[in-house]
Amino acid sequence: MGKGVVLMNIYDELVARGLIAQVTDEEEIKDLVNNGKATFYIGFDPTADSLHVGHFMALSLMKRLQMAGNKPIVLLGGGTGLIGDPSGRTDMRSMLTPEAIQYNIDCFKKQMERFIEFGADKAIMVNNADWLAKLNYIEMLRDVGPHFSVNNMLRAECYKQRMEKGLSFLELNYMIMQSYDFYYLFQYHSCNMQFGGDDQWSNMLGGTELIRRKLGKDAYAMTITLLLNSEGNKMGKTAKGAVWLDPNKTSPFEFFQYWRNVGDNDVLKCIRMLTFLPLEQIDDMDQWEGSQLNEAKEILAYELTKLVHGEEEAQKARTTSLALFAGGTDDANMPTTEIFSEQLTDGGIGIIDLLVACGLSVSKSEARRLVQQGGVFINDTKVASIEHKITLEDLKNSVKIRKGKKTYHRALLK
RNA sequence: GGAGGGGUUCCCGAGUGGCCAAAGGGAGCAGACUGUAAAUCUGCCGGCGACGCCUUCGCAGGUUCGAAUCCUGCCCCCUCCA
Repeated sequence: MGKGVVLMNIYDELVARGLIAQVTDEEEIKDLVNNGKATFYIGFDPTADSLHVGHFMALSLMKRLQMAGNKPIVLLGGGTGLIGDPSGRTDMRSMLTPEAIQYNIDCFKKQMERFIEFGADKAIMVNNADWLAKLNYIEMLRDVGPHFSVNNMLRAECYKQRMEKGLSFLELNYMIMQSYDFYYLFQYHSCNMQFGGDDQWSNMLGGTELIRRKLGKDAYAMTITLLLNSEGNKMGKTAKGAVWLDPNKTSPFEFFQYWRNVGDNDVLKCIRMLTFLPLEQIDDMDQWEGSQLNEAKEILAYELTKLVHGEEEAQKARTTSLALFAGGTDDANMPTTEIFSEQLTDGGIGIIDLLVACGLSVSKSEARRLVQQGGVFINDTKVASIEHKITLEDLKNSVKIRKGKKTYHRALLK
């Protein structure tokens, strides 16, 4: 990463990037992390079949620390996933079946291997189901139960939102399970630190506390800042859901576009927190204003797409983006839907059906509205009527559909 | 277990027999403006073969010409008492 610039220690770099939210003991953590003495873990609960941006941040942190000589442990929550973390939520998570959890874990593993180097002296991956699932209820209660104050637990920030809507005993136990994980890893994997999103703070403190009470030893915790936009909403979410790292769920092009479209006020923060660009370079961009920020957005989008999907995909996404929005010519990589000849009637397909077939509209009503409001273009020509038909010939060459200002799609005959 | 309150369209939240596909806000979508930004303004915002029809107000039944609104049973949540 650094190009012969002054080498900053990792802790200071994390601070400079705005990544650190809370730490239990700054001096001690600095010492461990800067000198490659940390063996740290980050937990990932398998709540979906793909990682998302929040996970990406955690993995990036892991990578940064790994590059600084520390040893990462990826903890997959095969056990905690069965319970469901209530932190910061207003409603209960839907309970996942063990099968779904296993499937999600497999998906996570594949994606993680692209970011983190696993191996004997590198990073290791563990699954907390391996020890949590075996626990005996009575033994467990007697073992760790006395060390948790329910009074304190209920006061924890992460449960605040749930005190009004209701918190089940199942979920209350999540903190104990996570604490137990840390306690376990501390003993069996010499894990002395836990990192995680800031919403995990209380859960993490539970672990350090348990280790101190049970073993009389110190362990440390550090949280990373949650990525919020200037309005205070979590980034990496769209109306349709999360921005996924799985290219089948969020294509590299869509992924690129998401970052290309962040608000002015959020670009630099994102570059600083999410990319591996040297801080000096980022500081220069800090002066940019107005439309110049578009350049920063392109850098952000390119860098992130490269990290997540590889250089080739990043370039393709950028080329397509430039073609679509900045007068370039190669728009080959826009999302494409193949139309089957069975879908044609009278040698063509109606614009309404086409919009639905391409997933640009969820219903025909919506598609009609789009056309009526003048928001649909075929090959850069506004569609004037909901009766408009796209002919077989057009489809053979493929047609470019534009919905609104920013959504492009291609349709061609299979 | 007892007493009270509550479950409404993506979210919040009005509605307590017909004027309700259901106020208002938010989110979202489209249009104008612009820099593929923000803010602002305008329109849309259950579905469909669409001046009509169908599905929706926790679930299942019932009363009624007619129910989100009334009755019965069930499920879930909150508060207080145990």
